[in-house]
Amino acid sequence: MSGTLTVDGRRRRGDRTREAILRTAAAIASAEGLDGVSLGRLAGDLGISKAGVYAHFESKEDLQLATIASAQATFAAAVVEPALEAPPGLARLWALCDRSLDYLARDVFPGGCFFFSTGAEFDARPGPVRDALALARRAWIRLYEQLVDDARRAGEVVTTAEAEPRQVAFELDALAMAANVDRQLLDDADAVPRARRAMRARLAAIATPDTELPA
Amino acid sequence: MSGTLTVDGRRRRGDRTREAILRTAAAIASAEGLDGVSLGRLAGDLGISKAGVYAHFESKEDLQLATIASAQATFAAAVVEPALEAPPGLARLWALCDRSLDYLARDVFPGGCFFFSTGAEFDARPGPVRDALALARRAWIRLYEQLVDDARRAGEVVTTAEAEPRQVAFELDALAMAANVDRQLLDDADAVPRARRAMRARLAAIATPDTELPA
DNA sequence: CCTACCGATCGGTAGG
DNA sequence: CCTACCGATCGGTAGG
Repeated sequence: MSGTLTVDGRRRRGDRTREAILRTAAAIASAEGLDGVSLGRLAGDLGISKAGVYAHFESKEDLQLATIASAQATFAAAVVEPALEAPPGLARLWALCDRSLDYLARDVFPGGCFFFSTGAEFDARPGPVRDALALARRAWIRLYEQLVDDARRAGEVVTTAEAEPRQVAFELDALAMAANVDRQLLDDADAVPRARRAMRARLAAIATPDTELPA
Repeated sequence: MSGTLTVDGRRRRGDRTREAILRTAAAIASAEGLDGVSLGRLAGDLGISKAGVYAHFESKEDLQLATIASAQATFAAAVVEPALEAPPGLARLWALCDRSLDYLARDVFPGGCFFFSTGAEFDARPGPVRDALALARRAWIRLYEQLVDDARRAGEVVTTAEAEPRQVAFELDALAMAANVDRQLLDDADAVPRARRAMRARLAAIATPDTELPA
């Protein structure tokens, strides 16, 4: 029994270290890109050795893919899961917009949106890292589309061409990305409010006459 | 006189080499970032030695700043200058939107918009490179604002809050950035048409009743 | 046999 | 523009 406890204790400690590595890696990547996440940099930030970092991963690419998965979990907990607690329909669609802007304003990642920074970094580099980032983006856009479609079925969003789910998803996401750019590159504190205003106007324009936009 | 000719000949040859280096550097940076522009990489692509590249610049940072200036000239020739040939007012504002999307669709830079890629790369790294990229972005947004303001003064755009120049500039630019992301990361050929549709809808919404949107 | 590291060093390449 | 290099740091691995 004491042997089992020791093994479990070691495994738990190892998992905690791995999670700490991935949180640090995602934070660095948001500011300096996944290329900025070197074993030496991680080791320095975490106060352990390079080998101590590397022992948790099979390769640099494995570390990069695990960092993306960790950032997806962080994003889901900060944005997607809270938004899905809102009542279905236009309220839930607005909640997703609102949470995505809060995620930027709260600096969940120190360098802005992890997926924006790393997507821009890898969008022209074929390989598993780019594939994982493309998959994450498609899932994000698809979630937006789904919520628009749900709101249409619920009769809270019009069924005109300008309210087509793919088009609305594209435009709402575009506004959040521009907020990220202006906030990060221009240090513009008005960027997030500006995006919020535009999102609310877009939702108001596609809401059916008897549907009120939540605060 | 032959001495002068020789010097001039050398200078001209040197300038051509320098321009070729900067065009290549901007192309690489659009796809792999400015960090991907190493002296060895440039030398290999151009068929010269690393020292032959470095001879044209005082430092790596000097090369990066010269690459940004070169990309600005390319962007001005591809987007800004042609747009400014359109008649003032809403037509010129639309021309700027249209040219910015054409610039993406034509792959003027092989890795998508140079300023998007490098802006995302440097937005969290203080220094002269970030400052130059922030200045370029502010000038771009200001040009959009100016054209919206001109169209308002000409009576072709309403003066409501939703047509406020800074807000309109933010939204039109956001759509072009999202088109760049979906085109580059998702290989989505519909991204540019989708942005064009949204831009036209936005302009139609702020145009005064008697103003027609150019084709 | 296992894990979670350490200090040191491998072959290569970066900017200069 | 060339060859010939430097200090450092890269991803990755050795024995303890």
